[in-house]
Amino acid sequence: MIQLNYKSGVPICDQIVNGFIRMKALRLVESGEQLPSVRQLAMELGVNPNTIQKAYQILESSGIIYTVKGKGSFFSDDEAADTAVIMSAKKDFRAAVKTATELGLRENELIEIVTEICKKGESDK
Amino acid sequence: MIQLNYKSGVPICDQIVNGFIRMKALRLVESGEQLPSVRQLAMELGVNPNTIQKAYQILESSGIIYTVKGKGSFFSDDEAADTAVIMSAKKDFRAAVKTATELGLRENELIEIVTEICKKGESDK
Amino acid sequence: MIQLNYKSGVPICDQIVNGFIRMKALRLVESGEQLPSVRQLAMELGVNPNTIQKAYQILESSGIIYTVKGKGSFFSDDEAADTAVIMSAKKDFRAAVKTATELGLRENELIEIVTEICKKGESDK
Amino acid sequence: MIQLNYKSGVPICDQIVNGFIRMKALRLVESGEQLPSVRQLAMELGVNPNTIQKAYQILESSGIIYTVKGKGSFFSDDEAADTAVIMSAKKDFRAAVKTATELGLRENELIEIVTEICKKGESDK
DNA sequence: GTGGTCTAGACCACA
DNA sequence: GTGGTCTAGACCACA
Repeated sequence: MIQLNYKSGVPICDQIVNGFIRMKALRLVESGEQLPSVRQLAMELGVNPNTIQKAYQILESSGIIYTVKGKGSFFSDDEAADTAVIMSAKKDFRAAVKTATELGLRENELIEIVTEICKKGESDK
Repeated sequence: MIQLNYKSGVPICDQIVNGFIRMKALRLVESGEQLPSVRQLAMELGVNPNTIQKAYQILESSGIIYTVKGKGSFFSDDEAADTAVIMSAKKDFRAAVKTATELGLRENELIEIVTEICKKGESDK
Repeated sequence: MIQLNYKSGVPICDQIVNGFIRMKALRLVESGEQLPSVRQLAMELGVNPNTIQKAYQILESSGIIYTVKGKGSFFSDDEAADTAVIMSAKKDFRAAVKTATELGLRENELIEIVTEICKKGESDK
Repeated sequence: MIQLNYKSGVPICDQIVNGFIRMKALRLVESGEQLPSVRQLAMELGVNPNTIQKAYQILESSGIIYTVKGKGSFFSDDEAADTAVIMSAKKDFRAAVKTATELGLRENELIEIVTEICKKGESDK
């Protein structure tokens, strides 16, 4: 489900959080669907359970998932939360584009980088 | 010259590095121009000289400035410096694209944002 | 693992960097193998952790190792790492050639020395 | 006579010392020939007189030049000194070749680098 | 536990 | 004066 990249420099916890956000945004999961348990996912990914725990807490406080004590964690159907995440990502990306253009990168160079990375992401699947 | 933002979470050293890259990219400095001395800039910005030192060494290893022991640091004048600035900007932008895709933004959405902002930049001129 | 020479005049940090590059080049370490932690190596070598930290960051920016926050540093396994080692060696050798020519050694003298030593290395095998 | 390269990272004083050694080794100057005065060379090179002074002292203590108070500095006809410098340069270069081969560089790569840098030095004249 | 950043301050080489 | 290296030690984020 989630591919960790240890060499990317991105904290593992963030990668897990982003992974679930992406699955939801791309409709790879349905609202109400249950997430793996903290312990199970920790084993699958070979990661400390504390790291998964932290990721779930971040997801819950963002409204992306909700947790029922004793039952598990589930993707929420809170569209507002999903939208907020996407809007935030877009805002960050807009800022990055603005910075890049200010530093002298041109439209075609930016688009080239976008397609290059998106193609690469495709082939990784 | 350089404005530090302590609340941003961006390391001071990185802010200084980015500040000089920006100055170079925007042609606010001339090639060969001397940078403030490590100690002087440290005093001006109210940070430890070691932090400035580290920033200058990063800039030097990127080829954006060069240092003469006992004399000071200077903005590079060869084409390599411009290339270094562009490479740095591209690297940052690649990271931004990766983050955006991780959060579920699709290629066409990213390209849309790029063209939107670039067009706007055009019409501002 | 790494022998420091305080009298050589070579900065400690550089000696550490070169030591790991050497270990990688000589295949004394496996790809993916973990390096000692910053603190541990600092204790072993009797130097300040900051010095080790700097060395590790130089190695990382060269692509020879990669670092996972909270986990540790590891030797890179992709081809990029080997390339980085070669590049580093070439850079050092270029500097040596420059110094030699500055001191009046001529091209044919340098080549003679190169072949002499390489032949000797061959016959040692 | 002497070309300074501020970007090379080599201390100016060393570059001057090496420059005179090279001139002598390549027979561009004769034994007994007078060197420019400290003040004159300082002006020509746009360098602090203290730096020239230091370079001359190093050259004198190596036996490459000798100084007559009130008259000036002259290239000595001490062949032993010249030889010693060359031998030292060769020894350093041998060590560099050995290190390079140990790090995985092959004979043809080393020769390529030697010719590349020597050709470049030629065209700089 | 791991690495990352920063301050404070000493001491060195170089110009 | 300039930059370069290093120690000592605090404090942070991450696993």
